[in-house]
Amino acid sequence: MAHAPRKQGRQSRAKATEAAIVEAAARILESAGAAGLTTNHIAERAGVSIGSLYQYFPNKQAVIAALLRREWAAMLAALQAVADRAETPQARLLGFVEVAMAHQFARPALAVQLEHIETGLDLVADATALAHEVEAAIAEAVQAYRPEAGPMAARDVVTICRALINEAALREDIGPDALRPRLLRALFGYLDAQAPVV
Amino acid sequence: MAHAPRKQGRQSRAKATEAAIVEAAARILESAGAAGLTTNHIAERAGVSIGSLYQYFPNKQAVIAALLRREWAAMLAALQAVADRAETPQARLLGFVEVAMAHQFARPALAVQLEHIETGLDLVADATALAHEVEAAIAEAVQAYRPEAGPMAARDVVTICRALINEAALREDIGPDALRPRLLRALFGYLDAQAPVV
DNA sequence: TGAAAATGCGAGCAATGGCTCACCTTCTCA
DNA sequence: TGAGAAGGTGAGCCATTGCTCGCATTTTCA
Repeated sequence: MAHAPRKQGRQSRAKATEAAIVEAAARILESAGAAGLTTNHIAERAGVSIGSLYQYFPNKQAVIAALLRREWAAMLAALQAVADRAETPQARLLGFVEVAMAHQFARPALAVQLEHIETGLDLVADATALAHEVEAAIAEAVQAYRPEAGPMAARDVVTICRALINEAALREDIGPDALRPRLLRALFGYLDAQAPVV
Repeated sequence: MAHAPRKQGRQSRAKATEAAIVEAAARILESAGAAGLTTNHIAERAGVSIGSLYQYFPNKQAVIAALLRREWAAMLAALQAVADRAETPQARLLGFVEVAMAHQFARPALAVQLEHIETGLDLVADATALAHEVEAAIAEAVQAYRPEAGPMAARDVVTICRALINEAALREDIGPDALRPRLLRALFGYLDAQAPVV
């Protein structure tokens, strides 16, 4: 029988429990990877019984979706804060790069695991929407910097930056300061190249 | 009890069975992803019993390792063929780009799945060695093109190209010809940028 | 040609993981 | 203050998965 997952908790306990479950999932992903992410394990780490877990989430996927939502929302908020403050297109791009680096270096293992999970999962519409908003914000910034850039340029820029940041965040010997020049080189190397923008 | 996996098969049947198992694993990865890659499923798809599978491979990981070995070896051979023919450093780099695109577009889903698996697995030394050889060949080509490039440059170039090719190979509407200009823009944008090579 | 070696088989075991259900505890508010 | 609602519990079901073991079939070669 399918669960009717408990409605939005009215008591503050409920919110705390739900958040604890999501955070437990995050911590397990960091320490044990996707393979160790079992519902029993999540509940245990959250200091909660499995029964409780299934009162807040209809299934395991929903827990992951909630975590993705949390992360994307944080990222989006940070991007928007920067976008509001930036005065030139270039400043905005630079700000975005800082946001992306900060996000990834804050919890590198988590970010990487989530990215892996994301590509192998049919996401809940809700979480996908946030991801799309993030991409749209970046695409807009790229467009502002290089008005003649095609739609592929933004995707490429995201792909390139994401890959470089991921790679760096996983090596403990490389911090944001060591990464920044290489990242900017790749980013503006692509955007400012002589060849016509694709 | 641990298996003593059967020695190198002497009969040609043996070779065929082993190859069938590895190829079955590849096909399952393509169609169902890592989640569908079970030993029972592999055996069934290979037209072989699980018993046979475990006579050639001590465990599931070994099957994956064999597949990785197969793919890395093919890639390395292709790279070396190009390197032997190329007359200038730039030609070598361009050739490498073609090899990488060809490899990825040949079996896009497989390449992506293997990459995911690779980052979450302690590889058998044997397979890692091949991967390192591939990286070394690329690093050498980068060094030849840009002698003043630091050790990070090669890594960055690999990271960038891999990410762009991956991304493109997964979208059905983008072929090698649509990708090539963007890829070259990113590659030489990075390598030829004004800023000092990192 | 026949026996030993090589190869192949598949039921089924032990472990694991997602999830349910019947029940208990804490909170709220008339 | 007490009854119902909200929140919490955990043994255990069922399906799946990695893998073993005893045995059958095929190949090789003296």
